[in-house]
Amino acid sequence: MKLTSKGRYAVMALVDLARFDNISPVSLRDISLRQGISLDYLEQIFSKLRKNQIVQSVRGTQGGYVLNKKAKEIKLTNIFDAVDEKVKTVQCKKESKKGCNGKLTKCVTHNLWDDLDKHINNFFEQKSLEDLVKDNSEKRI
Amino acid sequence: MKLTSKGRYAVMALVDLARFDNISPVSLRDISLRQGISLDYLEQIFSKLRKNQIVQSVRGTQGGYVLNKKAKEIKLTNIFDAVDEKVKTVQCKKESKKGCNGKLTKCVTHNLWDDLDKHINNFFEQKSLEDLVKDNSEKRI
DNA sequence: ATAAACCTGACTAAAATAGTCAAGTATCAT
DNA sequence: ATGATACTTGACTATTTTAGTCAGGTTTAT
Repeated sequence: MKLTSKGRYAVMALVDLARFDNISPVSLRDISLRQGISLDYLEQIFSKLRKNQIVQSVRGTQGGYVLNKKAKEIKLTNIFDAVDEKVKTVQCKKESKKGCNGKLTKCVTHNLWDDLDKHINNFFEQKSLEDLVKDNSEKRI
Repeated sequence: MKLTSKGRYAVMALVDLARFDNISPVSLRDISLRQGISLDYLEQIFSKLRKNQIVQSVRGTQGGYVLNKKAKEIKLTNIFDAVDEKVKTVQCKKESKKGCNGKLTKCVTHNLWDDLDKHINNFFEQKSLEDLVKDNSEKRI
């Protein structure tokens, strides 16, 4: 099990954005430089974040992105959902009455993955962007 | 983020084993048939489980595998560790004092992944093989 | 007008995954 | 003893996912 860079970058970029977007829109170029993430890749990520109403874009010179909601209202769940960073556990065909892998019974671990899903998503639902920004600024000297 | 088949299969196979190994060693062939997992793949998985002292092998005719500890004492953590199903979150170079991606400061989300690690591992440490076997037999008719 | 910055889609190298395949070795039942 | 069963090991491979790159736009402040 692993977290991919896409999810990690999305969070890093949004924390960056949350810090600076009250002054003026933040350009991806700036985020790219500060966070060390490829500009082209950031564009892909922000395209998804925008489609999911997490950020708003401001076009033209001096343009960039701003958060679409308050940092407090953006949970990690929302971010991960937006960039398709999902907790995939059970690959069983849920549609089929026969259950997992065409077997007659549910695979013995079916419920386990459901529980795990809940457990992880619970964590993601607790944490907001604001929490992360605070965590980070506290540790600054 | 996802759970791979290897971890899923390992758990499925061990639950199967826990059910039947008090009668006699369980052959991989039987597990393969009951759980619908390729025999060759099971062999890879059990090789790792054996090296990590989770199961014992019994060679020869009527041979197979038995659990090396009581089902209660085998936690999911142990199983996932054995088959290299790890929760990978931070890919930052921990050795370097410079921290994540060669930046001067820790990447803003560094602590987040640490927390997530703990949260998930906490779940895995709670659940034992016995829990899974019980869960499953209760739901049988 | 022109440069900054967003926007889109197609493409690709590298890594991970989910196996397969081949060639053993050990041991029990007869 | 000998054959069948079942464990053991290591190499190989097709597919998928990841983590980007690349090329071409469009919008708008100045």
